Amino acid sequence: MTLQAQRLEDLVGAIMDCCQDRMLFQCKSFGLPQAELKCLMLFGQDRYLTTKGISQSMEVAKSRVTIIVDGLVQKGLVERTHDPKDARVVLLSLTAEGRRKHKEIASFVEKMPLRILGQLDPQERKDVLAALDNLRNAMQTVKEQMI
Amino acid sequence: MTLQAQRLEDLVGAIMDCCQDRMLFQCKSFGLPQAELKCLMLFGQDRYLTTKGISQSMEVAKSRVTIIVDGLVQKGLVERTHDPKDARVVLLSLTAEGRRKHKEIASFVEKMPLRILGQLDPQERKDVLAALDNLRNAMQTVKEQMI
DNA sequence: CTTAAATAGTTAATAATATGAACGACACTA
DNA sequence: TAGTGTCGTTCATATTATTAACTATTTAAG
Repeated sequence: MTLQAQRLEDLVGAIMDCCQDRMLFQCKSFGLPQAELKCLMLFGQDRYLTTKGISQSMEVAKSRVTIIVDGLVQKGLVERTHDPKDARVVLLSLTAEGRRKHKEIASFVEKMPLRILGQLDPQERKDVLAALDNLRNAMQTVKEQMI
Repeated sequence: MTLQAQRLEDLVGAIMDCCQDRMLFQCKSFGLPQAELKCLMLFGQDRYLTTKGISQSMEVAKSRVTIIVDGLVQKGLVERTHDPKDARVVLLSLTAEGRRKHKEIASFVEKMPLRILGQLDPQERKDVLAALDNLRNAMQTVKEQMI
C-alpha cells in the first residue's frame, strides 16, 4: 500500500499544480491579482455584497477584504455606497466595467471544467466523478480525525 | 455535461481545500512557515543541498531561498558551510536538531496518504488511482492547449 | 596569462497575501 | 440614555515571492 500512497501523493500534487497554474494564467490574462479576481467573481446573483459577507465567503479577515476591495475600486470595477438602512454598512456593487469583466472571466472559467471533461469519454467521466467523491470523503474524514 | 462540470469543480475544490488545511495543520504542529517546512523536507537522501538546487526544486527565485534558509539557520535546523571545491558555493546541511525535526515531520507526512487510502477498500483504491490518472492527464492536456 | 563571460549567492526594493488589535461610527437593548 | 455589540477601516506585522543590482569566484577565449 506504500506504493499506492506515493502514487496518490504524486497524482494529487500534479492536479493541485494544474489548478494553481490555471489560476495564475487567469490572473495574468485578466490583469488582476488572485485575491481580487476571486473577490470579483463573488458578485454573481447578489447585486450587493458587504465586507463582512465577502470576508466569510473568502474565509479571510475583514481587514483583508478592505484592501482587496480598495484594489477593485481603484481599477474601476467595484463601487462603494452607503446602506440607507444601516449607516455602518458599506454596500459593494459592480460598476458597468466590473460587470463586463465579470462576464468575460465567467465565460473563461466555465469553459475549463468542460474542456477537461471533454478529454474523457462518457464512462470515464462518471468513473472520475465517482472516484473523486470517494476521495473527497476519505480526505475529509481523515481531516476531521486530524484535529 | 454542465452539471458534471459543476460537480468536478466542487470536488476538485474540496480536495484542494483538504490539502491546504493539511499543510496549515502541519505548519502549526511543527512551528514552521510553509516555505521553511517544504525546504526542510527536501533534505532527504542528499547530505548537502545548495541555494540553486533548492531554488530549482521549489521553483522559486534564489533570493527567496536565501531568506527561507536564513529562517532555518536561525531556528538551528540548518547549517551553512563552504564548498572546499568551489568558493562560490554554500553547502547547506541539517544540524542534529534539523535531522530530528525532519524525521518527526516525515513520519507524519508519510502517514497521511496511508490514512486516506485506509478509508477505502482495495477495489476503491485502485479505482481512485486510475481515475486520478485519467483526470491528471486530461488536466495537463487542457493546460498545454491553454498556453 | 590575462581578460571577459558565466555562475553562486546575497541584499534591497517592491508587491501580494494575510492576520489581529485598536478605533470610530453607528445600532440596539435594558 | 448608558452600555454593549456590530461594521468597516487603519496600522503594525508576518509570510510569500520577484526582479535588479552587486560581490566574489570560476571558467573559457584569445
